[in-house]
Amino acid sequence: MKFNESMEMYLETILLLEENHGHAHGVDIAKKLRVSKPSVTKAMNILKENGFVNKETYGTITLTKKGLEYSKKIYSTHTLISKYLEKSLGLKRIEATKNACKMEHVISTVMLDAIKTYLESEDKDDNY
Amino acid sequence: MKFNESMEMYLETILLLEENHGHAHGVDIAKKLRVSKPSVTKAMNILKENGFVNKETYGTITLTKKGLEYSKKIYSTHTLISKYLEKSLGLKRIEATKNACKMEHVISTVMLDAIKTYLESEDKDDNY
DNA sequence: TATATATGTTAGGCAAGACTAACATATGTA
DNA sequence: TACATATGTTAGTCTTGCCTAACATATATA
Repeated sequence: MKFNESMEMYLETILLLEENHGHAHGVDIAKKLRVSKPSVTKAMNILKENGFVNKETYGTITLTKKGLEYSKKIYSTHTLISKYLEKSLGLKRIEATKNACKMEHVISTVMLDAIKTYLESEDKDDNY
Repeated sequence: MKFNESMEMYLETILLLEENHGHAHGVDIAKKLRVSKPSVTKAMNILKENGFVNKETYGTITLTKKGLEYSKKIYSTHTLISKYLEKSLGLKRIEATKNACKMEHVISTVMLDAIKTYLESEDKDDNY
């Protein structure tokens, strides 16, 4: 199961809301992503059908185990890319985040692995 | 005037075909981008309406000055990103190109400038 | 030059992902 | 507890970008 950018952004947003409040409200997702409430409803139904979120009609939204794994993976990718851009290009945090947010949906696993390696070796440098 | 990924890919493809054959045929664009002929026709009409290509009905396609500038800019971005990925992550050419092809449509101008700076300093290193 | 093949266009349709308007339900507070 | 407000859903629409089928034109060659 591989989602597109749109669904990945919904999942990532739910993850962040859960971490802050223990659960996600549709209206908060809508605000964060700057989409309408009906768009959130539709997306949540798709995520639910595919087993990524738990949700009753008119109820709050939580990630399933599967959904948690997936969204953590995306968020981890996001963080790694952001650090990579900061370190290799000297981008400011906000600029790195902005670009990472787009890149996280499109880069290959080979590139992601290379970023991990890059950051590990940079970490070593930091210890000198 | 800012195009989306789809139109940018059409423009980039036309540029490459023009460089190889002096002009682009719809059928070749379709093959390169793996889309149908009608999709190309539609895209070409949009590009023509916006002054990016010259084309008569049933005629061949060439870039206008505006179209040439735009597509060269995208292609240049593509090349810079690809080099950056090769140098900073050690990606192989084909892997770098694959990722650059996605990234070229989404990165910010600030990031692109940072890549240019990065590559310039790397060039200097090469001369030691 | 007549005809087969290659190329380009038109018409119509589909799916994704967004929207608004209207309606349904939940929640908090007087 | 009743009602106002907040939140969620349904229905219907729009745009983008793609598709296939059918048709139109151009090109090449017998």
